[in-house]
Amino acid sequence: MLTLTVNVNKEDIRLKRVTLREVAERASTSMMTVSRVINGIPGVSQNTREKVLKAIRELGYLPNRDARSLRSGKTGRLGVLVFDIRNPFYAEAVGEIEDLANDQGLTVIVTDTNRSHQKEEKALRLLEETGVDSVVVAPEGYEFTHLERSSSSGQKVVSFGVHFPEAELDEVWIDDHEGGKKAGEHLRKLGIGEVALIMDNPRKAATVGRTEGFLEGFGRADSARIFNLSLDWRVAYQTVKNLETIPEAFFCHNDMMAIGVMRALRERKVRIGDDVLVIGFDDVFFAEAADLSTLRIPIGDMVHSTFEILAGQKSGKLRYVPELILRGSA
Amino acid sequence: MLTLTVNVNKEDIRLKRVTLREVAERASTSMMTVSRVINGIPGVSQNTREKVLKAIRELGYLPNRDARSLRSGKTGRLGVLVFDIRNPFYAEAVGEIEDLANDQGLTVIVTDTNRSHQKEEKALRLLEETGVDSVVVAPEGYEFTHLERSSSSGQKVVSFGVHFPEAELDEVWIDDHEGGKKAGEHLRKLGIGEVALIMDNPRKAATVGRTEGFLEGFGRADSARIFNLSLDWRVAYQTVKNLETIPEAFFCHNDMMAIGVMRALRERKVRIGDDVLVIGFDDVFFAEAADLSTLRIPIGDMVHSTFEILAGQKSGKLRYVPELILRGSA
DNA sequence: TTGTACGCGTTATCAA
DNA sequence: TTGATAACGCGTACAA
Repeated sequence: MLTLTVNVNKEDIRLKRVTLREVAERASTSMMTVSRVINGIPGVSQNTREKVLKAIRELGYLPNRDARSLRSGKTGRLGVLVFDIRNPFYAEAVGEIEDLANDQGLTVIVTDTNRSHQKEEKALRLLEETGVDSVVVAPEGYEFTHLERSSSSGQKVVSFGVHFPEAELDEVWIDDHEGGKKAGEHLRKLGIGEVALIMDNPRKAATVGRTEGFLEGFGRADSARIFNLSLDWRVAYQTVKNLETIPEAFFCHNDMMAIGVMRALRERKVRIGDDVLVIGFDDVFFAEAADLSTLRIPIGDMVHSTFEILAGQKSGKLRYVPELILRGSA
Repeated sequence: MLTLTVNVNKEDIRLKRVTLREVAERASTSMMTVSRVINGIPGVSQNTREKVLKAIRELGYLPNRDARSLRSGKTGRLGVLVFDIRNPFYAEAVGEIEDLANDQGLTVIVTDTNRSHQKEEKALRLLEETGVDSVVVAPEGYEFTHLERSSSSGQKVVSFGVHFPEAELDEVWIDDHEGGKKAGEHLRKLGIGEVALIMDNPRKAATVGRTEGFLEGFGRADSARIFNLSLDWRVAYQTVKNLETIPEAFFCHNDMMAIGVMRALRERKVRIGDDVLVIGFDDVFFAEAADLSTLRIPIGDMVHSTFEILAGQKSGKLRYVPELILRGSA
């Protein structure tokens, strides 16, 4: 028969975390004094401060954030809702947000709303229940009543990317119209005759902005074929595969769709940047790798502004204009 | 002179959220009964249950998760640490994790450790302080003492992707050796003579596994040039740009680097899939768009297993073997 | 079937 | 400079 000897000492069986009370006991002082030391509140003698710090170190004390939140009303959490985490544009935004948030000791709760409006609403509600100091939402972009409701119910909300002129919301938005216009003007100057627009859902403000902006810059709306597809590079790919005649240029709603378009064009043996031009939108990291001309969105600056809004240093609707980045594809 | 009349009624000035107590008062019952209704605990008459639900609806009551966590010890939060959120492989993993977590009503706290080991340690500690029921970490991959420490201090930890044979940790890991071997065998069968390996830091287990596996499958280690670069497609791009002679094939540590390699090759006017073959690793979404052969990692299955481990249905080290996906590039 | 009272770990108030 | 005490909102014994 086998006998097991298990060495269980106090350290091993500790299930609960060290609390303020225990630190206070060890430092032979009160909880309040320990709390003061932790939060850097003045009015503690150098002597006791050191005793407390020593006890904290020895016990490996970590403050309980839930208790702190419950008491103070501040959560130290930032909620982030993104439309599609798999799209590198949003992944980049999340990365930037994290950088700044971590600098401030904020915990970031990320939710991918998965291109679903319904999930966006649900996630926003869950975030309210969870409790966050503020929420940054990169929304789907044609409905905003849920954002206004949340905002007016006391939740600090910043909309990221989309422009809702009528909404009473702080925004850091992208001027899609200007972006589209830049693309249109560029192609017009190159003397392009016929063009195809590979766009997203026409209900969305971004789609309308990019489309109308492009047509304004391009000039000849009648020689533009407009395709409103779902936001999926595969669909864009198939659409171009099936095209009877290939236009002289493509303007795509985002870089992912542009990549799909380029693949289809390559398979159809037309030379990109030569026989046919392609322009994307976003300037995600692989646009450069793919030599794709595109409209760069200054994500870093936008995130920076977002945090200024959250800090109360700015408010209102902050506009950012995309920059046309020319590469081999156009 | 302008006079503003502001309509401020009770609803408008409410700063604090509705509490259990208020619901109880409204339903003229006790907090306990309300709590029972919310948590679906039996022993409440149909009559009072309905009164309570009505009050909840009317007041728009949301339970306070912090108070609940404080009291119950369960946080309802899942921590996720990823090595590089900008890499679509990890973005995809985060997306999958979110899907499953949201189904269970879990809140996901995501941290991008930004390819920094130091940040990985720091973030893990912050997560412990924040309080999470469990944490899934896709680690950098050559140090794991911080994971073991966290795990042995009572935190439920699952390592995602990397294999630490000696670590006392639950893992869902990728068999890099087998993956590399498949790539090597494929190129050997195609009669490839000279090959270049565009790899990550050789200190990492993944790098060692992929490299050695490849060489085993390929056979002729002496005709393989190995480049250990930083994990950045630009560096891979530049490396191939500067190559004096171009080998017959490239095996790349991941798809992002493969994209950089392909771009360099295209600029050097060699035909991919013809003059030179390229194989990546991960099968991120744009690998298909780029017609890149690669080793597919079954992220969905892996995430599924991860949740089974978290639920206590499985434990130990779960191995996943990458699948060779052949496309135009090889 | 329902209610009372206490405690989770912290911070705010006030008194010493 | 310090400490006792009372909340924050909820769940759990236990009593009714």
